[in-house]
Amino acid sequence: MAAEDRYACLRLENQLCFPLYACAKEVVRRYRPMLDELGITYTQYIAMMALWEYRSVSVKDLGALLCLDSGTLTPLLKKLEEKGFVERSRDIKDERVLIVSVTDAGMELREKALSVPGAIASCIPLSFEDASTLERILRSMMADFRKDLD
Amino acid sequence: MAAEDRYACLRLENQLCFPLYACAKEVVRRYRPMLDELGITYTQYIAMMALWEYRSVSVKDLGALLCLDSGTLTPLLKKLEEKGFVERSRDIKDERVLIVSVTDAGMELREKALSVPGAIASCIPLSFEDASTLERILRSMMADFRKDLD
DNA sequence: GATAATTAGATTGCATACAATTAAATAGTA
DNA sequence: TACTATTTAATTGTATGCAATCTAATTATC
Repeated sequence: MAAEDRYACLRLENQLCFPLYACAKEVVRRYRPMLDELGITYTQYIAMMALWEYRSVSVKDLGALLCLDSGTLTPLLKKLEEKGFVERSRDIKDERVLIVSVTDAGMELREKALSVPGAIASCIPLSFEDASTLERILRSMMADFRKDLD
Repeated sequence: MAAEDRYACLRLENQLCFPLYACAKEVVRRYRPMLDELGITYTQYIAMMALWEYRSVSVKDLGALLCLDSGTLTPLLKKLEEKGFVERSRDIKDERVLIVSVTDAGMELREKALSVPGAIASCIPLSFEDASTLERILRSMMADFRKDLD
């Protein structure tokens, strides 16, 4: 009590952002063994998710989808290309744009990935109710963050 | 509809972990300008929080508090030492243990940091209610994660 | 007391993250 | 058309993160 209370807002246990930061890292860590079997990392996995869905996306659009910039995406996409899961080529209509497309091998990876979501769900300790509350809150945060960009 | 539904679980918009990952990064990004004024990064900030509270902690205990391993902490603590905010010394009773202690300059930094939590709260789009629900869920996840370590 | 097992940090290697800068291509405008 | 501004990736530099490995110190066991 007393004087020390002035610093209560700086205690780890009173932070909201710290558990957010720590949980996010722990979840990514739990993906690792499953994704190791696919030969990709978590960041590469979400990039593949976008590509499985859209097949062909520009680096810019991919960055907007994944909230990642070119400094992260450029080397990551080169690695996915080396592994044979994506192809990179310039847009003929606008040479500034680099189009990333999923390859056949990339689409085959999707089959192997089908078991990942279920496996992850079973090792993340959340009730159905909390999981959906969490998702609602985080998605609304993300939407507001995107608004801030104007 | 139809056949494509098989892959619904692999769509970005059906993920819970992705918004968790993206929100955590965005929040850290929003800390940056404020922490720049203190001359530290977010990870260094949470390390200082632990030190402001406990004054003196072993690297092992700090790792447990922050959910970080020595591969991350060793270089980070050396940077904090270079900046003059902490001191590192071996435990006399057990030379394997490295004790990290906050310096006077480190304690002075606490004063400057007092404004950070309020500033962050105002740029994170959450109602009071959602913030407390989010914190409850994330803390219960963290507690369960720690249990898994036995 | 010598040896084996364990523990605590440090180191290494790889993969992000991201701000800031650069380079190339395109669009806008006088 | 020439020139400027904007846009898109790539590059550079700094700071994590973390698995795996290594080293030194301590503990346990014989």
